Amino acid sequence: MTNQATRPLRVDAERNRGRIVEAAQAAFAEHGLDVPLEAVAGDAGVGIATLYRRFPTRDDLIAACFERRLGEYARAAEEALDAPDGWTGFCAYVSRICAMQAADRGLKDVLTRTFPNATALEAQRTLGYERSVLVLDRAKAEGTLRADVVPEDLVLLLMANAGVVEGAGEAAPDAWRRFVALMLDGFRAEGAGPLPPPPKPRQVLRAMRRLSRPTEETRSSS
Amino acid sequence: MTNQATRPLRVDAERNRGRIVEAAQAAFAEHGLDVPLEAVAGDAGVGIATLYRRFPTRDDLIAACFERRLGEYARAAEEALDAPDGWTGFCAYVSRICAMQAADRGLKDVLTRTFPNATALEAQRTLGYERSVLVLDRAKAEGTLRADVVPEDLVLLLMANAGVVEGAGEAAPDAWRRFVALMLDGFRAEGAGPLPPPPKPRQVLRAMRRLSRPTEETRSSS
DNA sequence: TCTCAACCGGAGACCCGGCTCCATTTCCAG
DNA sequence: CTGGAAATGGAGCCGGGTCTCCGGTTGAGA
Repeated sequence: MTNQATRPLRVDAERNRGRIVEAAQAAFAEHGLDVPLEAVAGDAGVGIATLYRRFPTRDDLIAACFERRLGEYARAAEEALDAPDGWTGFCAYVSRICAMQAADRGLKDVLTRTFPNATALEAQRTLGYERSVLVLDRAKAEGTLRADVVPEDLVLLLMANAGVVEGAGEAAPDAWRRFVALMLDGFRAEGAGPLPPPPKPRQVLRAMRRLSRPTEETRSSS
Repeated sequence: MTNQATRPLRVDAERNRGRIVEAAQAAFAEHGLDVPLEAVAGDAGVGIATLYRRFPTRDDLIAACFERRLGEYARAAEEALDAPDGWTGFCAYVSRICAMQAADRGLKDVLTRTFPNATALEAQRTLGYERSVLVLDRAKAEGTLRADVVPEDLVLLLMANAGVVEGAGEAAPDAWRRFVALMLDGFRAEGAGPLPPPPKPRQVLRAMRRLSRPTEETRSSS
């Protein structure tokens, strides 16, 4: 899929590719991942065929658009580790990634999906995941974050926040902040009640894949 | 839209109407509100025209299907008031409505939308809303529920839970339980931190309406 | 039993978005 | 300058969903 290195693109082709990604980024942010590709091509000022030639599947385009954004996601965890204490780091991290979701309708979904054959993008996600574990562990060790929290809970949080963002929309664009604050109080160790068992990592993985686009694997792997 | 009283339906027509609602209920529960109406007609064993004759718009059909279910929603609040104390009542109420969302993909969305011209259905929703306020007030007066909670927070919770249910899907069908438990700990008065301001009731109303059907606005392209 | 308004079903028009084929244009190496 | 590979764009096909038109059917009152 993502083999840019194989052969250099002709300069005009490269320029068009850039325009497409740029247009797609804007379109995904505003209208979500399901935006018609014809519209993206139109915004980019290229024909629909050009878009398909460069990005055979929608996922390819998504991957190209969000690789960088997902880097920011990983970086958020990293910066959380610089915070003076574990709890404020954790809070800052959660707020930050939820804010990212709220600001980009496309990212909102990308963060709770998985794209099996977009290796670069998944690498970023994995990086973010690993660092988030450190954020969690630090705050747990400190005793401020409840001990029974697991990394999967962050995915749950992201899914929940996506629901709030989706539901509140333009009408209440800051609603997610209140939701997150409420949620953070739920994550505090102090006065924490018992919790039902978390989903297995495998289940979460499957859920994130299941959420992927409808068409089953009828595609010949290039 | 709901003018059954005008003239009694012929018996065969009435029978078909019943079949359609029955089929639609099942279809909405399993596939969500966007299920193709042709499929519903097929399941009901009637022609597509018959469905459209009886329910000119999708919302009419939705209203017919969920009027009763929404009654159950109102009843949940009522029963919560019978609980021994405010906090357990509140917890039971929240768990119950979230469970309803998880069990019915259609209801999941109906609870966070509004259908302006389905009066009977909206009446049920209003009833449920009013009673939920009592549930909240009782628990707040008791001092177990944080004092800064407002009814709009319940809508936020419902939207968030919808996100979890949607995201986790079949792969982790019980994930919402954990989410709700976490959330409930966030609602406890004990050790509650400050909260950003809640959305205005008006905003929530608008959001719930906005989520309704797609009378698309401008298609913005540059 | 007869009659006709009420009812039925499905063919098909329409709209949309995904995706492809191919005649034409553009870049650039020789 | 020129040939041809690379790149282009849009016409057009497909599938799926909504909704309507209309000829045929049926139930219930007379």
